[in-house]
Amino acid sequence: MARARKVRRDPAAPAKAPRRRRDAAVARADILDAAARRLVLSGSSGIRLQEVAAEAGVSHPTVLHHFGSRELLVEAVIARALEGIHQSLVSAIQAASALEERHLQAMIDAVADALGRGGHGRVILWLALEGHPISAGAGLSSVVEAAHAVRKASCKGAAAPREDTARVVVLAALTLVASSVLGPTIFSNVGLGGDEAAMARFRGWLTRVLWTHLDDAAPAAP
Amino acid sequence: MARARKVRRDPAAPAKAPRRRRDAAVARADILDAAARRLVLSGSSGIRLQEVAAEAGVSHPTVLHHFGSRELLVEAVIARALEGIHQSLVSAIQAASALEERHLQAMIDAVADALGRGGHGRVILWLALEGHPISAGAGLSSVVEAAHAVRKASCKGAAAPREDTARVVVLAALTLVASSVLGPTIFSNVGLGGDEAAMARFRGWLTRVLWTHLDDAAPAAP
DNA sequence: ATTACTATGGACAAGATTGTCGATAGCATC
DNA sequence: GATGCTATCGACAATCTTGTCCATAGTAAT
Repeated sequence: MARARKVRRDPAAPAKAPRRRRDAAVARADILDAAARRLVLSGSSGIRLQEVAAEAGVSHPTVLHHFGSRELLVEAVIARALEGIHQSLVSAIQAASALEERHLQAMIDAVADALGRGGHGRVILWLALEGHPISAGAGLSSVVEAAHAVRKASCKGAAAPREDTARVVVLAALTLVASSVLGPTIFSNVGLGGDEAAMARFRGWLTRVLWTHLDDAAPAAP
Repeated sequence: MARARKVRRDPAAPAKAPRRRRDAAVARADILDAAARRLVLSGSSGIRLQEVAAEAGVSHPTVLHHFGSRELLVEAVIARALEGIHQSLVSAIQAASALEERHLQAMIDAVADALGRGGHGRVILWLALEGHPISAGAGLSSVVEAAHAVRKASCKGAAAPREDTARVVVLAALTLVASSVLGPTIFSNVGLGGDEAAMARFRGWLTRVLWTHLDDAAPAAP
């Protein structure tokens, strides 16, 4: 009975790569990096252990060893991605402190870049579509507070209600997130050209529209 | 050899439901309906033959019989969904012919409703994220043309370049599509309330912003 | 009734995917 | 060098998913 399995190395084996042993933390980070790329590309439901493992340079049981299950890996990579998105957006926004048009322009460009680079916009939409709660959006509330405080202290529609500022922020957020995913398609579709320059011009135009509104904002009808 | 398999009915079988035979066109439609629901919910990559078959009330070989392969089923359901989205948006837009603010308001509300009902906004974003070409957006070009023609004929920024009108349309499109998916999340996040009434108020605000811009549109700096 | 056509589903096959188990290999410490 | 810890991986198992094959069951025409 059964001691048949002999795991001795086959001498004709094709030159096994020597087993590389990382520190556990490093291995986890490498695996999370690979999983994050899959998250951007295919969403959380598109994460496959085999692919993640291959991209991280390990075997798939190693991934399970470090994360316990696919589900826990997905949770971990989503949590890290949301944290990264939050950091990225905060630093992109807080670079513009004063309320001048060029600062608004810089902020919008920085946010658009943050959403584009690293596929943060894609991740936000993947997660929203897949039904995951998106806690990173909580940062928007602080953005609204900061923007409204500066607005009241300045002469730019100081009488406008907080709701108006919130809506300006929401409009910018929705536009930039959507633009990061279907910007090129839509832009080239209406004859604006789908390249980065066209999107930059659109952001400049958006900045002027929002800036003008911040000026005008007389508390109009409901 | 091998004629062993005898498919004779087991007399103890649990009350087989009588086999129901649809017309081929009806069966295809039923299956496409089920697949379309899966498309809205999980995207094209989330379509499973078993689930679609069960939801359509057939077995999965029947689905393959009518569509040949999963890939062809996915192509068919995407094509039908894009066609439906196109029709839905066209009828929502062409209801507003003249250029008055209440017409713009009605148009924006109708488009938002079309994107929300039936999950058209979700489908657009699923397909964009999954990398499928979205031909339905081609309708935007005609929207731009129509809007710009009306604009030139009226007194609303008649001197504005076509680019400006195109950007207004793009801004509305991006905002409404994004709003259909992550509207509730974002709105409640900034304290505007995530219910339908809040989103309706936002659309009213958006209408005024766009309308004001259409007035102001002096051809400003780049 | 008989025949022809085809929509339908049960059983099976092949591959993909997640998860388990045990052996091995790298590294630190003694 | 010997020992202990554990990161790593090969092999296997269980389940899911797609696709094939074929017998069966409706339906219409003869």
